[in-house]
Amino acid sequence: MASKQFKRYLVTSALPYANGPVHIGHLAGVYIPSDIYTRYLRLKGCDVISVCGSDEHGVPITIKARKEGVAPQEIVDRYHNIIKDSFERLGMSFDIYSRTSSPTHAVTASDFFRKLYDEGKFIEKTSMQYYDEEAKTFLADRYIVGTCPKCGNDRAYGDQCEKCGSTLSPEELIDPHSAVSGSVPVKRETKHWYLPLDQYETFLREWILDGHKEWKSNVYGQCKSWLDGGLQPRAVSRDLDWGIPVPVEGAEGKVLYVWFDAPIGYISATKDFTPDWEQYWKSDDTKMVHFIGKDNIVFHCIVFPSMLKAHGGYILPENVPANEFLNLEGDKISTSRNWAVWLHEYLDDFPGKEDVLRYVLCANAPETKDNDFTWKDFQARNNNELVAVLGNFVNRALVLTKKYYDGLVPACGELNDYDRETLAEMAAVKSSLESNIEHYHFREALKDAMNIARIGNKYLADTEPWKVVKNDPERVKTILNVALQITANLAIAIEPFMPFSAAKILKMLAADRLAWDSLGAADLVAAGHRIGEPELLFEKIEDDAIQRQLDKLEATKAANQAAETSQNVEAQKEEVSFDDFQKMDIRVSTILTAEKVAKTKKLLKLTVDTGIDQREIISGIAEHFTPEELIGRQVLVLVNLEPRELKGTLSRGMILMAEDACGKLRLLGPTEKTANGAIVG
RNA sequence: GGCGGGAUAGCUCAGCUGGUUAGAGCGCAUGAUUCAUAAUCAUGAGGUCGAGAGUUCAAGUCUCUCUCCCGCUACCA
Repeated sequence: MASKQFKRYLVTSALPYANGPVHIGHLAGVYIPSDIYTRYLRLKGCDVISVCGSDEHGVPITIKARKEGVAPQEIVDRYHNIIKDSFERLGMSFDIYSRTSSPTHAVTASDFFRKLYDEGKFIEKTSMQYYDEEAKTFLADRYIVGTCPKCGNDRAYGDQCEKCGSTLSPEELIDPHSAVSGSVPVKRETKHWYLPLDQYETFLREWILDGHKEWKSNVYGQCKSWLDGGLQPRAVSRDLDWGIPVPVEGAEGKVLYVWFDAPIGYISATKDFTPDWEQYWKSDDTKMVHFIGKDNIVFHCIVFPSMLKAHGGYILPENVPANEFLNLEGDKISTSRNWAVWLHEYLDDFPGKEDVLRYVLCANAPETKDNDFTWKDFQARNNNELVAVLGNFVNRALVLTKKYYDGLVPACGELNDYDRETLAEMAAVKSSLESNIEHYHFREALKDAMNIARIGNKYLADTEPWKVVKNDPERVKTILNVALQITANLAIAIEPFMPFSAAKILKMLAADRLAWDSLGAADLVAAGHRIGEPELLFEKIEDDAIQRQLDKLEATKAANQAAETSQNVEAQKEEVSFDDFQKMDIRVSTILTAEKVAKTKKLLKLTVDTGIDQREIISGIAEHFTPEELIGRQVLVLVNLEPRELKGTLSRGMILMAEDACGKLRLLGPTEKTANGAIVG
């Protein structure tokens, strides 16, 4: 594809979900890259709008509200404010940070739905859903609580058990009850609207698979995978009382599904920002870019574009540079386990070090695969790169100017070959830096910017002005003039990445903001100009500050473990009669054969000698035991359990296991060899 | 099991459509230097490019098989 010329840019950043604050994973994956890109475009003088806002609808927020006994609005207000405030403090330069509970959004999303509805773009489907007769409301899977069939956690949700992590459906829960009223839910008919994604397959294939081969491999691959698998109609409404009401007669108690309404938030945010919003959404010469994390790929590449296509008149994203995930000290970041570095806490713990975080997260961004954030690396990058290379160079240039010329920029004399080479090398950074940013290679781009400081350090080391000053003071003027030009160039090059430090350099130079196009120029500071007071750009981060953060994480780990063990010893079950117990027929048995069941990950097919007979049992233990280590073992088998067919084989009985708090399974058997068929009781 | 992504120096990563002795930053070693926050600069050691096979005059780069990690998905008494 010929590279298209665009007149303006629209940059969107994934809407943070307002049920918690923002952490470093969000920043590294979405917001830092988006801000770098936006700042770069602005500095170039491009017409660009960057929009974002809080995503405030959806079931998890209502659950959180219920837990705390407050209105959902209170929850979203709280987190919206924390997020918005911490973004500002970090220097995120959104043109608008809006929210999906705004009036504009309600109208925009509602109209959007209504247009598709009126034009018959939806299909209506009636299905059976759980209903709480006491609270008179339909229950989303999340609202149904019961005992997890896998780990026995009695607070598992209808879609997932948070303790053992297994995915569930409400039907599987033992003793299901409504989280709203506690009553036992019943099934009832309900009507919903679906966007028939399957009808957009051809369009999506052409647009993405043929038209956007340049997308990142993770994004392209994910899309291809979805398209090849065939798309299904997707529900765009839910039975819920928190969200945008479905604007259709007879749709009381139904709201737009949060995934339908959230991306429309990009549009309403733009509307809130400018009356000319349509230029940005409806002109072919606008380049729209969605910054997201990999968990959002399908919505931004498949669902939202289909919505826009169905609506008509809207442009589609030109690129969707999704990043992978960031881990923290080797473990997955998790809001529920409090395993994260929260932005607002970082800003409190490290005042004035916004750029350090921006730098580290960009330098270590998960652009091609999941990456790990460690505090040790954070410290090393600050001390060895920001302080030693960038801060030090700027300081050297300024302090020397102060010392030799009392802060007046010396005139540049005749440049020698080495000066010219140095300046040329610096100027050459520009094109690489631009190309890297425009291709979303922010890590490399940051290296380019830092390279200017390295060039500067090398220049000073090679020209040795502190020596030359003794016998050729005229030459030193030129050297320091060049060094100051390099310093000014740095202020431009690092601005997208580290805006606070860029501003600080400009202040120390007593210079005005410089345009991107002057990057590479050797006449940015004029001779005779008086610079400001030099101060340190970055300071070293000592071990104790890092240790405090590590201790904090250690404490989180300890707290999680304590919470887990206290929860994990389950309460004694209901009393049973001796007769009831006698009904269970448990026998000592020997495992004769064991093999993996094809096309499954967890299932093993076992043949056991129960003493009574030889029978087949399917057991979901393949992740815990290899077939080899099972063969020949004596185990306890519940032999009179109702047979059940699994993957085409009738499983007759259950191998008894002990499961500890971590979910590890252990076989149970007699401590000495026992005849098969011996009764346990 | 299916699909997608990843596996390159101790660490974090570049290596576009296959082409001379595989690169960078950090760390490490040695030397130089002192303007600078003991910062800087130079030089060097370090890789059978996850394993195996194949295509080719030529493969980190293409094909096949396998292993491990991450995600989605199916299955899970």
